[in-house]
Amino acid sequence: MDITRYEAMAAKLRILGHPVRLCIVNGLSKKGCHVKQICENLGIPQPVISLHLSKLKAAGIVAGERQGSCVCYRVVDRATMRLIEMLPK
Amino acid sequence: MDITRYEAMAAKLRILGHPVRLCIVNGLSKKGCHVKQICENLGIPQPVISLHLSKLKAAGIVAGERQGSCVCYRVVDRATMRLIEMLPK
DNA sequence: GCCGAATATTAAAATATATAGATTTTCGGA
DNA sequence: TCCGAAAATCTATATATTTTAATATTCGGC
Repeated sequence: MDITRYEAMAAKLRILGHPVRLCIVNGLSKKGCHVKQICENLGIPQPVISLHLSKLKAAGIVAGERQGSCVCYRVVDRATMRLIEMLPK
Repeated sequence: MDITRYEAMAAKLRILGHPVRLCIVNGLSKKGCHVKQICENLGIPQPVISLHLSKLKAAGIVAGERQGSCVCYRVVDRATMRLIEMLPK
């Protein structure tokens, strides 16, 4: 059995396997959101949120679009969307 | 927004976010399997497999049943089963 | 009760990840 | 062009996780 076939999916699950990131992704799956607003919603400092967003982006889970002085993030990964829909309400 | 609500799910995703564990769970989702056979299938030393199995068990994802001198493991978590079904073939 | 096979546990070292704080970059408006 | 808001990056430190190897436990058969 070829374990390397599971690397990519495992990496994605590991990125989602952090409460703050999971919460961010869950929020973004409903609608796009600015970084500042995410920080305020969660009560977490901006550099911490930006770091999590950069990891989510590197994993191809979210993407950010600049809108003037703000950046709007949203979920761009289909598989992640389906996974989020499975979450208990 | 309450981040602690995401702790449990994140922990489960993190446990699945390891290529060896994901591979083990994928195999076990098809049918139960003895530890020795898992080791041979993957070409990974037994203590390593046992450690991964113990984490999966602690997370409530798999359970082991003793059958004579062997232990047969299988997936017992519904949500994980559904997640595995989403994996690319 | 003893032996060997199957499984589990432990300890130590290496690696990866998270957190907190300071700094930097990017952009819009005065 | 200069300033302030928004976001990204960097650095150092703390914490978790993984790996490897050795050791311990459990069970069936002699």
